[in-house]
Amino acid sequence: MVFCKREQRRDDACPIRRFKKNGRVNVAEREAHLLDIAEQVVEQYGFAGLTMDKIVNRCAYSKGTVYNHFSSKEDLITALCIRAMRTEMGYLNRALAFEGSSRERALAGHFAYQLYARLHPTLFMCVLSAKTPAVVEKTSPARMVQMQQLEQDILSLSTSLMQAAIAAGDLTVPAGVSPQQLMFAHWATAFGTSALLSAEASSNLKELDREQASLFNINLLLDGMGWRPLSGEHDYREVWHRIGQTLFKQELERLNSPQHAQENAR
Amino acid sequence: MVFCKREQRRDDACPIRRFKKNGRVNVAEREAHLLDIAEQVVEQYGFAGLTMDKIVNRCAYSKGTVYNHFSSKEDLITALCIRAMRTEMGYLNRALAFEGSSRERALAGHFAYQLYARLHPTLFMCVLSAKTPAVVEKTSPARMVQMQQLEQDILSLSTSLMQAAIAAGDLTVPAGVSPQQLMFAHWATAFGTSALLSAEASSNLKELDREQASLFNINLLLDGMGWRPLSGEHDYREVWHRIGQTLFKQELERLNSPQHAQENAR
DNA sequence: GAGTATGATTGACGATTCGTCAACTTGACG
DNA sequence: CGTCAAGTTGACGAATCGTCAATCATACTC
Repeated sequence: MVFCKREQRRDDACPIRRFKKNGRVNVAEREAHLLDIAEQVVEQYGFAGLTMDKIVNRCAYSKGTVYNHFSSKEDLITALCIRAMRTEMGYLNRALAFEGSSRERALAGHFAYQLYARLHPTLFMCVLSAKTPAVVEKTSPARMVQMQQLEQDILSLSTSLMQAAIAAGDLTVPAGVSPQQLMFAHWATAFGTSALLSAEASSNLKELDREQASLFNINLLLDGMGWRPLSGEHDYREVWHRIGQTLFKQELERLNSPQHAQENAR
Repeated sequence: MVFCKREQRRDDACPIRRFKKNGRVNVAEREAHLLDIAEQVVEQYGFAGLTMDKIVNRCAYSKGTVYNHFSSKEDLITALCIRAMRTEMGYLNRALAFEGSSRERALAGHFAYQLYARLHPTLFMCVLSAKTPAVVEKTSPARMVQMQQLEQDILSLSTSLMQAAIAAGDLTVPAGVSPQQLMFAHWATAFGTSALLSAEASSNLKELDREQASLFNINLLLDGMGWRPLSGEHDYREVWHRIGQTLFKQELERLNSPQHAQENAR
């Protein structure tokens, strides 16, 4: 209420207009800008304080134009979720570059996922929110399929890691088990772990070593699959650490900097 | 829109009044009744269609009284989440009665969780929603601690299962690993699996054997922990089936009856 | 049994927020 | 310059939220 005077204007409403230049305005670019603003608003006011009016007042466009991009507030949240998943996929792609055994590379994938969840807590919360019925019910069908497509892409990307492991003989799929089944186990573990770590930021996880929880859970899963070398035969904590240092040094520094802690406080 | 005419009244507002009888009205009972109504409304209109006015119109109390119970719509959703967790705990308690090895009993616990998620999809969605920031932010502090307390209770209950396994020598906790860490792995796996199975009802899980997915994921986890007897040494599909037949026969029948399918359609 | 204090209950109401749409603006084209 | 399609606008109606001054039921006092 104290900050951001721009909220108050009502009569001095902004006369700036951005009509199509060079024959056509870049729709995707504008949508990205609107999502930037949405993120800022959430950052500042929380999800409960996210309103379309706040977004309209902060951008150079009118309500009608904003609604031209997003059919409803929930549609916008799903759009944020899609942005989150794109970000996630970016990290995931970088993880693929890690050199090592198949299991180490899988670990790199999970490292990427977990890092993204910690680095962009707001975006990750969008993914959680977008799985909520209240949001799903009001999301436009078009965006819904877009999200499912992207999810599918991420799953394929991860599946390729697993296929490589099978080909290399590090992982054996038991008879009667589909690769989908294995993939789903990965997904469920990664999602469950990150979701709970984010959502239960306070409360019931006080005595948990959050830093290691992801690695621990993933290792249990991979051991359960018999993905060699097993965690008893190899020091995966060292690998986990090395993944961070090799692929995500900058991001980890940002995560540990006091500045980032400040950004995410309150 | 066609159903439930009671929605429309406005002038003929209900004059029924339920003042305290015998000196004191039963607050808890009334709250339960309001939650019943809330569930019905969600069932009928979806989460997006849940409004306080609909609830007020369906009960014998005024808006003010309803708001005396729930400080906001989100507070009510969290209350539904608490109800969901109570239900869950009920199933869990029944699961404890299963006779068998420690791992079989743990499996019974997971069976209970998974069954509850499938049997009460709406309630389970409340749990998902209640982890969402938009809801958390508007939930009353009192109810928040109530939920955390209940969550804690459920965790303790589950931990007792694990402790028994350790005592029996079926499960060995590696050096440097806390029981909390193991418990969290259970929680994350169970939550992740059920949440994705519920939320991705359509879309990206088409080719998955949903029936067996829970058991499969849990078995991977338990094998990873080295919880004996391992799944290679024992037919846990049979056990899974037996758990259902022994402890939850009625519920399973209800789940498979065409009537239930109808209830949950559209 | 009349009077009164207490606390629960009520529903009309102000405030927000959502999403729409008729009117308007712009640039392209003939 | 007139016209047209496409894009933009913001005032507005509708829906919903949450509040609160007035009202009512009960218990208690005298």
